[in-house]
Amino acid sequence: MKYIEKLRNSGLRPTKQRLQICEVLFNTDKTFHFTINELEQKIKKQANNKISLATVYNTVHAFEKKGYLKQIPINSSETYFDTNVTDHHHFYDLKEEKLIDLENSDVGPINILKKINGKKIKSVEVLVKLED
Amino acid sequence: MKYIEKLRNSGLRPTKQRLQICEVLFNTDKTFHFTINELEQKIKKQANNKISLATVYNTVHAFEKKGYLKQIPINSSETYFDTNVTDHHHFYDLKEEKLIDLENSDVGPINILKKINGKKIKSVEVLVKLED
DNA sequence: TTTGTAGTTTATAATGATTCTAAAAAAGTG
DNA sequence: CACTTTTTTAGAATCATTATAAACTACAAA
Ligand SMILES: [Mn+2]
Ligand SMILES: [Mn+2]
Ligand SMILES: [Zn+2]
Ligand SMILES: [Zn+2]
Repeated sequence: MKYIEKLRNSGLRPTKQRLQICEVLFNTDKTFHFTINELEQKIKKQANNKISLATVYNTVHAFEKKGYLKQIPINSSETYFDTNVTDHHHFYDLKEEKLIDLENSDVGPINILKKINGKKIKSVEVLVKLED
Repeated sequence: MKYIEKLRNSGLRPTKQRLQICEVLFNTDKTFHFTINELEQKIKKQANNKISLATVYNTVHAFEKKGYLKQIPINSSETYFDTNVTDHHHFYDLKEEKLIDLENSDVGPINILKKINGKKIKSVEVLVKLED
């Protein structure tokens, strides 16, 4: 298994559940944007066994803390996560409730001129809302 | 009262509660970023009577629907609203959990090059996260 | 004014995503 | 194997938000 090392190196034991979630999340080139419930659905399909909801939450939070996932700020009833942990921009399709990555070249450099005393910029992200 | 007309024109009856919330929200030049609970606190201070939590929710949602308030996408346990309903950008101070408006001139024009078939851009907003 | 009606407020209950709990299971160590 | 630590899990708890339904209010027609 290719994720065993990754987990071990992060101080996470490579359990059956975590490896299975790794497969769902990371075994693709494409960025995966998801809610906890969407992830749960995908796990159910991709395997016969089911992982308890608490474990899905635990794992997603553990992966987020280790830097393998990030939360995307969207006003939705559910929290969105992203397998692309780089600083990047999004389309948000309001009807489909789906996120789509934007390349930095699709947006161009953003130069924040205003400064706040004693504060550093941690991230700069653009959210482009789409309607029909 | 200066808000009676505004409410009537929107098809909202100018009730005591709504007028009081208008005073708190709009009786200032400054943009006001708030959560429902922060608004409730401010109402309590600014007047003797208290408005029920359900009415605060109802009113904020009514004002949002009429275009007097907008929701700001932030991953927080509470939803943030903004009296500045124009398309604009924000600092988000992660420690203080406070939003700060950015002028468009502080960010510069953003040109989204990517297009999605059949979708129109509704808004383009930048969120700049600040840390110490 | 009085009366009728639709709109509004309110306390309270319900909902639903997320977090907590604590016991059982699994992993790591030697 | 024996032992410790971590993880999983079902279910309970939490908490922001929404729904409910009864009382109240704005408003205008009679
Ligand atoms: Mn969804
Ligand atoms: Mn706050
Ligand atoms: Zn993304
Ligand atoms: Zn603002």
